[in-house]
Amino acid sequence: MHIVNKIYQQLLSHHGPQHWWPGETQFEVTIGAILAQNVSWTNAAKAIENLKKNDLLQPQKLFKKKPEAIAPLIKSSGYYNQKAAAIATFLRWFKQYDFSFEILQKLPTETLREELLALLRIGPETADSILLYALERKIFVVDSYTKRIFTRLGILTGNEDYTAIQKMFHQNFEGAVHDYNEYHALIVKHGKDICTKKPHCDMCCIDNICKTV
DNA sequence: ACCCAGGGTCATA
DNA sequence: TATGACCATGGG
Repeated sequence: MHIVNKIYQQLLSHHGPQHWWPGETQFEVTIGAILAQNVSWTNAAKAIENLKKNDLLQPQKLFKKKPEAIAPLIKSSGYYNQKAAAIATFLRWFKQYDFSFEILQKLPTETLREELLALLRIGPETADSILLYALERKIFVVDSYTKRIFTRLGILTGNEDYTAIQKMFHQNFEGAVHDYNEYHALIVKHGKDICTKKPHCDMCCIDNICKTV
């Protein structure tokens, strides 16, 4: 049994299920993944609510809007010009699949991942968030919390890139899609509450290993 | 006033 | 390949 499985269990018992992603539809989750880039979830959520309020949280309707029209609606999420362009680019791609998640589901995960990564401002974390949380593929989402927590635990050196970290989890974590979902959410929760950016880690719940690092 | 938040891209050395 | 600059709002 690899250590990453044990850590998952400990995070789960300490923090409880996080129930991500809070989106009501696959499209909402996908747009949320873009809007949440490097910004607090509350800021992203406001932008989503604003789109919903304007009845634009549907691919066919949002596709008709120019980026300049989308930008002011998502102001609260920050980087609104870039994110508006990213959304427009995604929709242009999604149109090829008839704006249908049913059709997307027929494609293999690797194909989807490559196509998402080719889109404007969809990097590895956003692509993997869409794959896991919107399309329910068994993909581990790596983020800065993952790197910090597992480096402090001594499981990573801190020099690994995104791909190497993801590979480590894919090779060792024995969980179903639901567990991949919870694991990432639990890491975010743990990174915000306990294993914070500050160079100490009070009241650590993971084997008491990262107490003082 | 500063730091941080569910990143990605591009120019430079 | 590895930093640094830039994008930008809102809460602590």
